[in-house]
Amino acid sequence: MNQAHFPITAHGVEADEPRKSGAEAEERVMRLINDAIQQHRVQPGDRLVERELSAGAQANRQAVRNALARMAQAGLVNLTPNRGATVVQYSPETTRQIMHARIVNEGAALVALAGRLDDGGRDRLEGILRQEAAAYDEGRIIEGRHHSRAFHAAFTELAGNVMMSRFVSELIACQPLLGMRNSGRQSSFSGVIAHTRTLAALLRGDGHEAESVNTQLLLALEREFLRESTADPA
Amino acid sequence: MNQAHFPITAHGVEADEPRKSGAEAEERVMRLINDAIQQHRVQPGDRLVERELSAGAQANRQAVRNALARMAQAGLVNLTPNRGATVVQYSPETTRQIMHARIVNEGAALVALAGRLDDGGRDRLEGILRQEAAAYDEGRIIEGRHHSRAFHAAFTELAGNVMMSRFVSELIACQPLLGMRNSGRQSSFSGVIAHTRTLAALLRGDGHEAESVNTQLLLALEREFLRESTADPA
DNA sequence: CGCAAGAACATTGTTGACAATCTTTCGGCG
DNA sequence: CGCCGAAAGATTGTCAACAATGTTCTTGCG
Repeated sequence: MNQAHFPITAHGVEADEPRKSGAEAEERVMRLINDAIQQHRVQPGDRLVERELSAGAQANRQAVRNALARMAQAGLVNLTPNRGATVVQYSPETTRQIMHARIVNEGAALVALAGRLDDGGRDRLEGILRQEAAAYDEGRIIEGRHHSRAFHAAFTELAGNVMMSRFVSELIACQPLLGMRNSGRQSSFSGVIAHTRTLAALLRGDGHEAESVNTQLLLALEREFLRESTADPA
Repeated sequence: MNQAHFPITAHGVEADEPRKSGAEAEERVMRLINDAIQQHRVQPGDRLVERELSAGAQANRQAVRNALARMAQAGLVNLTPNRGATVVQYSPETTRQIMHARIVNEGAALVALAGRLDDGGRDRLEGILRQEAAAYDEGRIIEGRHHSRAFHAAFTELAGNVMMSRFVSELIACQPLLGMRNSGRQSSFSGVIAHTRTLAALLRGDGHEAESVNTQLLLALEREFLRESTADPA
């Protein structure tokens, strides 16, 4: 696979930061990799070399190692002994499984949340939705996607089940790796309309409608991902 | 909390094994802790000292560290900076959340599995169920519980969704920590009857009946856990 | 020219020592 | 007698050197 001539170097980073270690450095490494994935600067299959990450995130190698272990457990990275870490490459079947897991758990969250969404929660969801719509309107697709994921993560978290929230967050985190074969053209798929309908149903207290809308959205997303991965231009 | 005068030492272990490192040692450490939890040799809140685990599992300290990190991410262990690891202590609310997450995901697995359970899967579930029933009949409660968890893990795995299977496995893994306040008396709660009905419904292709039975079982288990944790004899 | 064996290189895995932090103990003071 | 504070001890966190493994390049042979 791709050899990782690393585009992973912080772009506008200030010179010689104190190279802090510990949990902070771990977070930095994970952010570095996640950002690189979301901005399509690394592709599934690319190797993630410890030394490069260490330099790129101003972190100790041990911190890099810990971060990679965590991301491997979260399913974002493939870690094979003595051969290091690579970005995972999801098969169509795994794509379907991820989306089904999301349908089930996000659906349960929406049903649980309907009717007991307080003002704070409503404001939060409306805020994210507004940012998402604005980003898509102005053509900032990647940022729009980010807000879209935040919307799903937010209503799941608001439902109050910590376990399911963590799980869904993990599933959402691997979304940038699902639709990735279309190197050139950016699919302009947007969930703004569905999100608006979901939020309206939530406020109305109609959990099943919210779940249904969300399920349809996720199924459409799944079709999009699978279409992208079969129509490989290379 | 309890100070961990460690009962964590392998009982019938042979002298001076080569103290292997790496993934193998990590597995050993996790087994050591899991066994200690399941056999009630450590309680929620107990500290897990790296040096003791290192000695008990014939493992390097780094391996212990990695194992603890993984178990922390899985939610079995609480890891606070500079103060080490403790066995997690679930609140009643978290107990409810865990059981609800299991209800949702195991239910989805049962619905997906119904009707397309092949002979191999049926044999596997029947085998586990037989072992479970035998263990309870002969009064080996802890082993019975083990097989019971294996049953839930097995039908979830057979459903074929790797993500949901991993998640449910994690949830099941923290079950020994839920019903734990009743130091002395062992609750003889058994899921054998419910499991039998679940399996029958599966073979019949009636996924919703299987889901319903399983949900009722998990709710009963939840009540059992909550009853145990409120009725504290100390 | 193709291919295989081996050396040179690159990368990951492991180990032990040291530093930072927390906990306990002991002594002094009010 | 109780309490505050400092030292001693225990435990975790960090680091860099070393070992083991994998990869690539070169070289010699068929």
